[in-house]
Amino acid sequence: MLFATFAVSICNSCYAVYMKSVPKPRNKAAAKPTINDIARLAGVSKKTVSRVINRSGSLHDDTREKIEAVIRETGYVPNPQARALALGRNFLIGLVHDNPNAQMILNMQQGILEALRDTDFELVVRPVDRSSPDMLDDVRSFLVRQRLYGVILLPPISEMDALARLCEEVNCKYVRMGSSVLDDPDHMVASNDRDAVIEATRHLIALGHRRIGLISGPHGFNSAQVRRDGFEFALAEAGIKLPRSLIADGQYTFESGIAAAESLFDLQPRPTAIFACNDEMAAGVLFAARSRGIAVPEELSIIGFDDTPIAARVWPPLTTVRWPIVAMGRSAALKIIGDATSVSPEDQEPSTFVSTLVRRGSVAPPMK
Amino acid sequence: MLFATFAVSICNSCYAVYMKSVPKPRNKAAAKPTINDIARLAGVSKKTVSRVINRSGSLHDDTREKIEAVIRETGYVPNPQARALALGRNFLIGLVHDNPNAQMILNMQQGILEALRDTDFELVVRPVDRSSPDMLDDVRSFLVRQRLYGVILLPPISEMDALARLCEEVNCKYVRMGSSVLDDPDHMVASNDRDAVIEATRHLIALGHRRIGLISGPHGFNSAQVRRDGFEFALAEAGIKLPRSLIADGQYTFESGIAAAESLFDLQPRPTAIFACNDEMAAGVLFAARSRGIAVPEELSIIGFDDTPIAARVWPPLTTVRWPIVAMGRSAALKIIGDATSVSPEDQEPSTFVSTLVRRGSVAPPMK
DNA sequence: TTGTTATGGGAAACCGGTGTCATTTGCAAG
DNA sequence: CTTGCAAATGACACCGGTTTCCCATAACAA
Repeated sequence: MLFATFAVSICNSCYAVYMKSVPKPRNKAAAKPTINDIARLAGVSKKTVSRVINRSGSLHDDTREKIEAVIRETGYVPNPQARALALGRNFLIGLVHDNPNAQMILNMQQGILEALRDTDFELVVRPVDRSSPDMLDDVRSFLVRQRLYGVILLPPISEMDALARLCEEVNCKYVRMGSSVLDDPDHMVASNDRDAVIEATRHLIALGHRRIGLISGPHGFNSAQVRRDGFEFALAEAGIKLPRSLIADGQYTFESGIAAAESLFDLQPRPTAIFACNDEMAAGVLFAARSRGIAVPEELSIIGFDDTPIAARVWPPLTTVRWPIVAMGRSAALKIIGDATSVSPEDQEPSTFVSTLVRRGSVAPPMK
Repeated sequence: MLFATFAVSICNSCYAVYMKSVPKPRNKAAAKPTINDIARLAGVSKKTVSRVINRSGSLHDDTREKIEAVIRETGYVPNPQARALALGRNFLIGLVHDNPNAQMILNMQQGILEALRDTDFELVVRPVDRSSPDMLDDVRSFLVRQRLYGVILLPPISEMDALARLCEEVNCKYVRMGSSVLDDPDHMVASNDRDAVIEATRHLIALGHRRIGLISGPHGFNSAQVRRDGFEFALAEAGIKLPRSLIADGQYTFESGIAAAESLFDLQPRPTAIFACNDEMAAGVLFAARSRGIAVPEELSIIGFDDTPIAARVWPPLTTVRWPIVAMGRSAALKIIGDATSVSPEDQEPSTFVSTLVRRGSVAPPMK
């Protein structure tokens, strides 16, 4: 109740000044042709023009061609606002995220926008605060008010089932990005993190490492769990025991990586290699090693995850796991707008992508 | 005849697919109250409700209060699509950029979104390709079609006057972000890069450096020019000659930083310090120094610019110049929506922000 | 008391599309 | 030559606001 009042009052103040500040929209200067103009020029009704635009109903070829010619000549483009009003659905795709890695968000945006290019869709970004109790209401009003066509949920909040339910409830298409299979392929795009982690861990083992530390992601994150599982599986597979002390908790942040590394460095004997569940933390490990004078990779091998730009910019450059974020973003967008653009919905966009190990300079065999 | 029939049947099948794929918009499930509902409940006409919402016209206090009460009870929120149609102007802010630093874009988005939070505005992102001849047309159709309320231009394309003219032409508010004073304060938000560079250079000089290399930004970039100017000014001020060989061209990328550093390292004698015009290139210098075995900061001091996350994550962490991107983004957004939200437009948002030197570990006095 | 303004408030058109439904047209079968 | 049926098309209401214009009422001056 209170919340509603607040919202309304805010809106009112917006509207108020809007009136006094915004120039009159009645601007005949750049008069764009409307559907009525096209109808008149083509000698048909607006509805018929609408049919051409939407490829709906059935029309005579002659009629269609004539109307298409007029549209081409006049450079007519349908008014998105009017369509949004009539359809009760906007041509906007929302990107909802909760402040994970900046580079990841931007790469994702890039992929989504590649898919949206040359369509009528636009991308609207919406960062939210997972820890806020109003988060769900916030997203709900975002979806409902803007009548979003669809929404893409980024990890880690993509793992919240409540959000998916919310989308279904308000009849908004959605795709959840994630690092594992969450549900049906229509609503998810994921990568095979587990396999990639197994590959990375095997790589360390093959080089002779036996005391390998893990810096995990925060509890409750699906991606953190999956990566940890892969790590433990690979060790078990090789018959290597993993004492609890070799697992340090991280928060996916650079600082938490430093702290976790410090705790691992205090062990006797020290691990000869560390797998960090993302690059930020791996960079923290490297940073901590430097400040302790531990040589990398001679005395310590490090593997990260994500292949963010920082992985290639530190010294030595980090061996890490790359997942195709841009391609995944593109796929997610196509899953949402696919119906509206493709003629053959049979061509399903892929739902799972392959992560690969990128070998750089932060890994070497352990010293004798 | 047969052919025609065939063609039509093909088309029809397309239509059929289209029809079945787009969900019917008629969804009464989440029926939001409309202005008509409010009018009926309050026993007045739509127009009177509209007057309350817009605070336009004059109306009796009793009437207003009754309507406001109904609005509060029902939680009514005006439909943005209908308003956009009627007003001929959307409540969307565009962010147009051309692939500069990812972190910068994201920080900018953060600042803008902070300003847009709790307003009716949404942020729509639009990356463009500066090198494409269609760029201007692309932006134009973006602005016109979506009837954007306003647009924020990020550097480097914010330096293009043609874009600003375009915005004026299509009657779209705009703010140009930049590193120098471009034009009137209503349409720009900038930082005092030159002063900051001078401060940074003085810092090196004060420590005793005399052979200081510069890695410039790409030609044609205002920011690159301004930073170089500041650097040269500080040297001249101290009576230090700057041979052309100490200036290496960079492209604001990590790789170009490495290449430029290599060329500077080949000089005899080697510079004892390098100022790189952004952090990416400074990270490249550090990377190149490591691979040559040059100790930083003992044998080489490095200063970067931007204070992106990477500056704090490499070893040693980079001394750099921080400009308040988030605050600048917020200010830019407020400049655009300010009229619509603030009751006192006299409170001008600041147009220039102060960049400051952040001292970290990559700078030391030169060796004897 | 009457004429003249202000002022609050409503009816209807409009913004530019889309949905529903009825109507016309074309063509094959009866 | 109808009849029948499907394709092709149009008339019109509608989406949810805003604007224009006009009226009714109350306040004020003469």
